[in-house]
Amino acid sequence: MPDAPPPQENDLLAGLTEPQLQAASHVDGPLLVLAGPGSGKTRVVTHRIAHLVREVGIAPWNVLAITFTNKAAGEMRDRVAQLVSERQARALTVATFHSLCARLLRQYGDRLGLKPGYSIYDTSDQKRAMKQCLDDLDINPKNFPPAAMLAAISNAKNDLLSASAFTQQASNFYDRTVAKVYTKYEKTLTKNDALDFDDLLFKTVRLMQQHPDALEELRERFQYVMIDEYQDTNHAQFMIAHALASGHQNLMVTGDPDQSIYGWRGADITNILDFENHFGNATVVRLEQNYRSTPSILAAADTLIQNNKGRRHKQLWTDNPEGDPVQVVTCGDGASEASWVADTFKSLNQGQDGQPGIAWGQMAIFYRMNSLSRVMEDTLRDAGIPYQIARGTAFYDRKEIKDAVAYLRTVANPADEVNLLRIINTPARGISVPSTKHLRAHALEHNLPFSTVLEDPTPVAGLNTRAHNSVAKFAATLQNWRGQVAGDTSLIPDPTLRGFVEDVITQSGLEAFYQNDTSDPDRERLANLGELVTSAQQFEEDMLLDAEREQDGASQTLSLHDKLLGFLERIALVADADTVQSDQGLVTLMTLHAAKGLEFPAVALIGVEDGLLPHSRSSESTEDLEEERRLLFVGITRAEKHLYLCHAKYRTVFGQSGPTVKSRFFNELPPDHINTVDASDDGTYFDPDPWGDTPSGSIRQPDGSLKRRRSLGQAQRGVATGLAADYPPGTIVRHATFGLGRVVNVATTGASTRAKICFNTAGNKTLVLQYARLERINPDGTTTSSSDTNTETGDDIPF
DNA sequence: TCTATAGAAATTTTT
DNA sequence: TTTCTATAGA
Repeated sequence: MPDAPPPQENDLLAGLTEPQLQAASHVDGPLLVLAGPGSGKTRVVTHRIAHLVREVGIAPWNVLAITFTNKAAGEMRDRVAQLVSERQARALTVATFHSLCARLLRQYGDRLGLKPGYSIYDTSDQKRAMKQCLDDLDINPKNFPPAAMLAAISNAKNDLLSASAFTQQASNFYDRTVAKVYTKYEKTLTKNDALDFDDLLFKTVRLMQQHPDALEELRERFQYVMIDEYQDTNHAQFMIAHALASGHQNLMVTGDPDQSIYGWRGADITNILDFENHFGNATVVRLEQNYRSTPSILAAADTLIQNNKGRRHKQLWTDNPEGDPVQVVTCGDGASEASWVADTFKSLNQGQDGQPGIAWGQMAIFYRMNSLSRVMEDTLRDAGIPYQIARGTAFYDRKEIKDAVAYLRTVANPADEVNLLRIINTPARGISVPSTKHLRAHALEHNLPFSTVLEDPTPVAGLNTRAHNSVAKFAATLQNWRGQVAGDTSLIPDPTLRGFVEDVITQSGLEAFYQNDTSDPDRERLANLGELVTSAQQFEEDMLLDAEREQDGASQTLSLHDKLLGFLERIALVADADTVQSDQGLVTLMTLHAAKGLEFPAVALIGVEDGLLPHSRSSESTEDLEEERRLLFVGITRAEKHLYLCHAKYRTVFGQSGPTVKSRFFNELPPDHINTVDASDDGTYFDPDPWGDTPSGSIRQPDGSLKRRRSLGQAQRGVATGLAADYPPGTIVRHATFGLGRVVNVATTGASTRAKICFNTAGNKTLVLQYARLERINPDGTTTSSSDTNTETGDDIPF
């Protein structure tokens, strides 16, 4: 039961409402805080930490707080620092699940046979490893796409199903193949001393299960555990939380079931819903008063989310003054939608009727898909509006950066074949694909690590002199770098991470290559590599600063090895939201997923259309649809004062333009709080039935001609039904590029349904139905798109 | 052995 | 529109 706050605590807990106070002053035992949007949840958590440290006398290093992003972790630490001393705040452990696990596995990994220099594989590393596995197993990636294999494996890992456990329960052909692939993939990662994202969690659970002494140490260390955004934890994270709390039971979780938006990633909403069952003696606090949004915005969110079945009722309310109604904006197309938002933000920025303007940094634009940011970006740039895009990985996804990082990884982890193979001939140094095959074959045959073979390529059969020399030279370069990292100061007296990264970029030949790259006249890629050097330097400075603070001034020198591992870990675990800078005076563009936990005075949501929100790939099952609704709920509730929900009548997606259907969620908003704006200019379009599902599919061109087009909504809705049944053999179809053809057969292999079609002009083609955008030709000669028969979702009612 | 080119396929959300 | 893959040519 919560302690009544002693009078002297008033300064710390003053200003908290009754329920906030109850949560913030709670000391021992399990605590569930069900926090509606904008209900002061972060305040409660930070004040509780401060209360524990300052008033209860808990040592800060005994406190563990888990947040959803690294940025949120940093902010939480900063906010606690304002309530306790800077030094105490430093001693707290505030991290994401993934970075906490990465750290624990460096510390305890030897118990699982894991070296401290292990690699963390991102999605593209995983894909490379997977392609290698499929190749080794002689499995056709057309039938078993790497991405689908990885998704299945990821799901298994999130449920803590090992490869052998998965194999045991695999019952059909497909699952048995996945099991084979999973087993091979695990073998590959182990051989490479590599973990994927899911492994970070999975291996930590394993560590706790198999090494009670380690778990005991961790329990001793983390006596007070807090987990934010608990509604988005998966089973593995649940197990970690419970393992840590199973002794002392001091587990505080905060979250909102209505904001669970990561179900597709394995998040299990029942973790939060069943918290009281897991802990019979749990204290439950509800934070339902909203301090963020106007009543209209809150009403919109609340009315919308009521449409989700099987959720706990929550009474959201606010004392905030009435503001403008929520604006539902109809635009002509994506470009005009973007300019409407830009114009509106401009006038908000200038301020109207004597009202002060809103700073650019107080405005945000959200979308369901990253690809929607492009038009918006161009428009903002042209309009001279400063903006930033939250895409943490974008920088590190660049080819030149990936290459440079692959060099660093190869240095840190000699076993990492995936990264080694990436750069063994990048830039070209005369080690061809056949040559690497010979090297690999030799390694396999003599059961040697690939890196050992590189160092002595003489006995490898099939290598010509040139390849042999190149390999030897390359191996020597690698050796030299590893020597530097291992601390051989005879090589470099005072090694900095910055200097090392620079050396690698130069000595690898990357610098020279991009210096002379004719396809990049502006030397942009070279500049990016420079940017990587800068970020290494930045990281180094931060790390030294942290170390100094921890050591209380006594500057302890960090080894290049530690700095390199830290840098690589940071690169691997950046989140999109991590790159958002506040107070930079920039309009923020981000996906709805990245927007979680943030708030802005003015918010515009673009692309609120069926097929985009809800997304076509997520509108099949009720669960998926409800998650899409929660996604919109999250978006709406980020807004404080001004909210614009925009959709366009026509949208260009992947270079194909077509009419759209406005989001069905518009029907679920409260009319009283909505103001509709028609900002579309219909002049150029022939638009017989803009909102119905009539498949006119025709667009009047500017020159007056009619052009037949497939709508985005139609094409994607067609996906929803069992397509195989819609295309029996013999069906005549039209393909955008191949023209007319006859369906020979349809088969579902692996994850996709493919149709073999004999085209009149293009011959036989096998196409994935899901993407082929086929048009079916009816026996009477009329053209019908596949979705016309799909009445299930064709009942759009004009808003 | 490497590179240029053309053609075809693939498009959610992310640690 | 972008990205990957296959293939031919240097």
